[in-house]
Amino acid sequence: MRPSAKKIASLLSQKGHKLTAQRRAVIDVVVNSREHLAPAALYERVRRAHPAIGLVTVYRTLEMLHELGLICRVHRGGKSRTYTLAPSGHHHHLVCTECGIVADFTDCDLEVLQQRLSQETGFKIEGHLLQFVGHCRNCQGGT
Amino acid sequence: MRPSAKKIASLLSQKGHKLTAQRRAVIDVVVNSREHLAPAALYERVRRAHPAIGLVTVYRTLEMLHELGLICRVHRGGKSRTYTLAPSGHHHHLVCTECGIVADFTDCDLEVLQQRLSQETGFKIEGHLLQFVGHCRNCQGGT
DNA sequence: CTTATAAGTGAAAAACATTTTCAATTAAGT
DNA sequence: ACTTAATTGAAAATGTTTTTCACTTATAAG
Ligand SMILES: [Zn+2]
Ligand SMILES: [Zn+2]
Ligand SMILES: [Zn+2]
Ligand SMILES: [Zn+2]
Repeated sequence: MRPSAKKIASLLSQKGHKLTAQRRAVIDVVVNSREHLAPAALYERVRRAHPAIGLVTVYRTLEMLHELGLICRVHRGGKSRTYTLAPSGHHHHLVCTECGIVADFTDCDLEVLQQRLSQETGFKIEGHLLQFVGHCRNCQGGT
Repeated sequence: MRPSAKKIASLLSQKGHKLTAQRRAVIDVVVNSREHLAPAALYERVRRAHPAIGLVTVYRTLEMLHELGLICRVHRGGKSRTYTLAPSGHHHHLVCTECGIVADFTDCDLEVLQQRLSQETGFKIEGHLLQFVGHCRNCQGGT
């Protein structure tokens, strides 16, 4: 079950952050969006409810939510990053290179590989990034 | 066996591109570097042999080599992308978040997962990005 | 309900990475 | 040598993210 805006706000507060109107507005938009959104797109949506907010604050709030593990961030080489409400726990992405839509999936089974690489290279592996790219159902026609 | 500068230059030429002194200089640096390098870093190195070259040309040449599949490009969320001579075929990376060093590995076994995702989501999957992050041997002390 | 204050805000500027423009140069074929 | 389309590089444009700093405000203490 997706966390509510109230829940997220309260977690923020518990961590010693102030609950400002701007932060509530950003949280509302994130909670009510299914898609992964770039800061600029989120900014547009947030402004509908809170016209005076600054883009900087959106950036700051998103980073903060991300650091608390409440939302998930995706880097899309070159393009701007996107954020979305974190589904429960570890997951990965499937990105459409045409329209940018992102689908999530949760299983990856990389432990064995990770273990072996760690031994071979001496790296202390702390995480992984797994992402498939391709074309979504809508973008398979033409071009 | 890594391709030689001569080999790369000749491939470039075969594809109908001109063989300029600038391109030769970029190719030389790429061939003689083991690390993944950002355009700016490559630019610095290229300037030692060819002081008058412009950063733009380095960008253009790298993109061109990448499009021909001769070098491999890595996006590092947020930071600048890096390029390196393509080891033969498909491979992945292990990145140190402290110093940025990159190690390559070649096996990933993602076909089964890919097949299943493709069916479940309707995506036509064209590639994947797999990357482990952690700390290399040198960067494991402290912090 | 004040008051104090540390946290938060936002406009503007800075910092970057990358791309575009365009006049001048040059590799390569005839 | 001549021609010409490809290439170059300085500068400007673009686009994203970060920094700065004077001003505002949430929150907690009195
Ligand atoms: Zn699509
Ligand atoms: Zn995973
Ligand atoms: Zn390191
Ligand atoms: Zn692979």
